[in-house]
Amino acid sequence: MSTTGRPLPQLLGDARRWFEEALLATLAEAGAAPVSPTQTAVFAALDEEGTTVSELARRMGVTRQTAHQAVHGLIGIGLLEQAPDPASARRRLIRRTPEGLRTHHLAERILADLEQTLARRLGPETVTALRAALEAPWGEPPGPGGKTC
Amino acid sequence: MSTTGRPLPQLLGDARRWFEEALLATLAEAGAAPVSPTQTAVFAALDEEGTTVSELARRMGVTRQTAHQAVHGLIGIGLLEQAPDPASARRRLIRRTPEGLRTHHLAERILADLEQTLARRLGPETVTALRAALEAPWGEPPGPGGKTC
DNA sequence: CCAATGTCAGCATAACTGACATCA
DNA sequence: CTGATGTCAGTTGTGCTGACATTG
Repeated sequence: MSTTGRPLPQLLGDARRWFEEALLATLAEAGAAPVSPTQTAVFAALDEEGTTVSELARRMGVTRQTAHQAVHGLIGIGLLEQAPDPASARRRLIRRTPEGLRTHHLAERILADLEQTLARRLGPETVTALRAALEAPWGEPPGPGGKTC
Repeated sequence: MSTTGRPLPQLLGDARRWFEEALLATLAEAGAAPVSPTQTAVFAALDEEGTTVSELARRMGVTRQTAHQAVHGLIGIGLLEQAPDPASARRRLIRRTPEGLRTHHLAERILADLEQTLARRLGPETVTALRAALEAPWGEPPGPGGKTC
């Protein structure tokens, strides 16, 4: 009973694309500025108080330069803004503009809708189980050490 | 009871990265030539009889040119080979070389191991539920039509 | 002639590394 | 001075569109 049906990474990628596609399409149809997947990740990494680019990069798991570029693009289309940090002159806090906040909330609503749509199609318990499995602590990916042998 | 904990696309992406990271690390440690995620997708789209590049592209959901490029790279490192199609001179069948076949089987084994590792960590039923949820027919991603309303 | 296939070339995007200025 | 931050530049990889030859 090998556990292999289709490779799990592929299934996970397809599922992610299902969400991304619907999110971007709905977002575009709502008149929001087109956002790249990376910029979506930026929004997911933001918080209410404002964050530095370096901190965003750490949360996103990319380099500062990459985060900087994505943030700069979002500033260019008016969804984010920079504000000086009162506590330190060398830091600049990244915050959402009012429009950025609206877009963010819209995106969250769309995602919640998608999840409910999925629940209708597959059954609520299936989606709940999916969430549970994905949110569980998977631990470190087994490196070259833990082997098949 | 909004269904939102963390955005599902992000969770799915993290899960996929967990697998990809471990797969590539183990593969690299086993001495296999470094393969890109796209090339992994090529292997997943292959079959035993041999396939044309165009057919691979359709299965992967990318353009012929992209598939061609990925295949060409794999040919260059000796994992794939081209063979003329006896049925049609303009088609060229893409097949795995013996080494490609070994690498493919190795990758499958690693993925199966990863899934079992996950089953040990999260419980078999969790992984089974994950698979079931991902393999279920999700249907079309709701486009701009199916809305919040 | 038309359609499908394989291929080559150029372009856009996104991530990275490298380098540098600023400030605690 | 050292370290962290923000920024600018260049480079690489990946996927795309465009174009063309070949073949059924």
